[in-house]
Amino acid sequence: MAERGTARFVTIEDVARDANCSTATVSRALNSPWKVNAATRKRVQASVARLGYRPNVRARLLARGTRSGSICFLLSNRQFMHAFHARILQGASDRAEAMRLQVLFACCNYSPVAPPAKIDLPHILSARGVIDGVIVAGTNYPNILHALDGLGLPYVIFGTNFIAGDETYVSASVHIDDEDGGYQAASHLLEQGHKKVRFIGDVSVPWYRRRYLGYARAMTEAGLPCDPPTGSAYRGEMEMGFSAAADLFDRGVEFTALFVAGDVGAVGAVRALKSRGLSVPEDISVVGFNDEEAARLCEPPLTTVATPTEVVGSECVNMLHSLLTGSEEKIEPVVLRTELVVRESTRKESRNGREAVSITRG
Amino acid sequence: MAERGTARFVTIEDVARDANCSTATVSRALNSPWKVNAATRKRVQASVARLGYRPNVRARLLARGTRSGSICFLLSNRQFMHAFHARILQGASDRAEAMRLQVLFACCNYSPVAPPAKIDLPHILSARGVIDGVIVAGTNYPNILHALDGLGLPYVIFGTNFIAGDETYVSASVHIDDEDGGYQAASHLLEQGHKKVRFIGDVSVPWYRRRYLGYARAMTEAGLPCDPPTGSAYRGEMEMGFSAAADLFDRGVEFTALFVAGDVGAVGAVRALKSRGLSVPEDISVVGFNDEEAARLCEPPLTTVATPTEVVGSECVNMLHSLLTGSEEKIEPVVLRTELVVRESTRKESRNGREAVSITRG
DNA sequence: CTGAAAGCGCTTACAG
DNA sequence: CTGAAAGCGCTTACAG
Repeated sequence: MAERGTARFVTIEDVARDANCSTATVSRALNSPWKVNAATRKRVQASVARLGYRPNVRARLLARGTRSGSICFLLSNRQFMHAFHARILQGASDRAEAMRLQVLFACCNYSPVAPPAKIDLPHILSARGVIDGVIVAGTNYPNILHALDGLGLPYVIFGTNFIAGDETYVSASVHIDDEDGGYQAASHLLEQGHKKVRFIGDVSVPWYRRRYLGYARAMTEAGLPCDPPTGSAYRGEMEMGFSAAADLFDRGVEFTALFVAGDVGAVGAVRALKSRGLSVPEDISVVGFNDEEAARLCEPPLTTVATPTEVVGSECVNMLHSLLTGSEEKIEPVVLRTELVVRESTRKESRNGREAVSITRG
Repeated sequence: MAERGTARFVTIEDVARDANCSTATVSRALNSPWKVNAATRKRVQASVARLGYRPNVRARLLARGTRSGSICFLLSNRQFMHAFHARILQGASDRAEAMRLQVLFACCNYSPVAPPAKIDLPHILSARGVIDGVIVAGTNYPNILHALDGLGLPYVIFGTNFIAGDETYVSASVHIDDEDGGYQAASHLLEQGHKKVRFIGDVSVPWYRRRYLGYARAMTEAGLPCDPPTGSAYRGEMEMGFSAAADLFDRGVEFTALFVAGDVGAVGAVRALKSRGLSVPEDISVVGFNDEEAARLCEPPLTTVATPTEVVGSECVNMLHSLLTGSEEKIEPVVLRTELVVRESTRKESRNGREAVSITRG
């Protein structure tokens, strides 16, 4: 029917006719100009410009039999694309444009226990010749890697949100150094003189667990007791922070600072503290994680650990590219460092433990 | 070199050989099964499964000469993809997957006054045969449409963020009904008994202007004076809300309610009010716009006007699809309605004007 | 219902 | 440096 095809456009033959040479020469003038005589080249270029010729990518790829130049950004198991992944995508997209690669965006949901063959991948991945490789973002499990292997598609995973037994090692992966981030957060608090620092975060989730490990290391190095983590993300991040902080307070636990390993959770914690009559940072210091919008919207603005979100995206593209070109050095996981952003939710602590108690008990 | 081509994969010829028929028959068995005898079809299907044959999309498209099935989601003039556009993309992507379309993501920055030929479009758009059409999201100006016209690419624009003289009418566009949203926000406040309702928003920007118009209409219909808008987005949304609210208060302007036509601005306004010793909603009611994360993080959680963000994305895909298939009815702008979400930043107002004054003046 | 053949628009050895 | 020709892997009139 009224299909808008591409056939009616000007083809390489039109150019050849116009420039008075063969299509082979036109092709060479365009793809390997040094192989053609300057005068002919000029003529071809003029014809190309005059006719407005743009090569048909389909034919070119078919003839070349090479990579398509498109990579897929696959967002898995997300109800909704939060700003965090949006920024990763943005970073990937910018880098890709610079490398003249296209980024295809696709979503996908699957169960952690689904057999690889049963995972419902976007059909774009199973088509041949569309995509060269994929960036596996979102929250993922080992089974999707097997599904991808089955398709023969090279991939790079966003390792931070990859959930697997610790034995699974994927060399083509980009990670955020959560452990060090947790260490930085706790160290900041310790430097401010805090001694009773508690961790809030759901350690059943790997990224929270790593942040906890960093926190624990800092505490231990400082010769301080390292309390167990609290918090469950089951009912959402905000609720996690709120109820964990409220619970700590209500149970009479002593603390002068909180490291809530997620900004939205930290906002919840601040809110809980306020509801108990405490103020931040006067009574309690709070550090968040990620440097999301929530950190800036919070009252007071949150001291937090900024993660290099866009860089995650660009590094994924870089790595996928070396994977595709089979270039020199072997692929190894990239671990990106975080950076502490000091704002207004933390301050020096000079009271001793006893005073801290009386304050926390309100 | 070590280019990972597609040539080594199983082709239609392998299948034909295996199924003992011609490639034409294999093709038919796959694309128009009813045209082939049941027994042969079975045989072909078995071979396809056994060999793991997946058609090469490049060859197929070249042979068919039809659309590629890919559309481009173009994000213009955004430093960073905020959650708002991320959700539009998500909506588009979900709809596209359902329609078996791929969505390519690309960014682009250009000046409103750049001549169309000088706009640096992602090269994917100028390549032939990659993309069938584009969804023009982000903040855009008329010149990009001319650039797109020049490439012969069909497009649908996200009309809400399109900035042009009022004479520019683009039929293939999806809009949010800002005017009605503003009307709903103001009406809600009026129903609560507020009479001194002020508008904050930067009306040099079209979407704020439309929201102001809705507000003004509600005020006028209620026989109330409609004050001029205040606020400049120059230094950011948050700052806009903060300084406009602070200024209103400091100048002694009477008001019991504020409609801040953006959630982040509303958070700023709430903060300004608090800094002047007023509380929300006890002293002043505040309504925001968009129902962003900020609305839920705000203290108190903001009453706001929710915009159908994902639907914008899916409607864009729908419209682009009818554009591409040249289907039946003619394309007309789609206008999406907003919905008031009542939370805790608004409450009944029963004081009279005089009391209101004394309160707002602290 | 099925096959032989032409064609989609390019690229690239292979000869000159 | 340049051209004739084969080929990339499919699809689809055109004859049977």
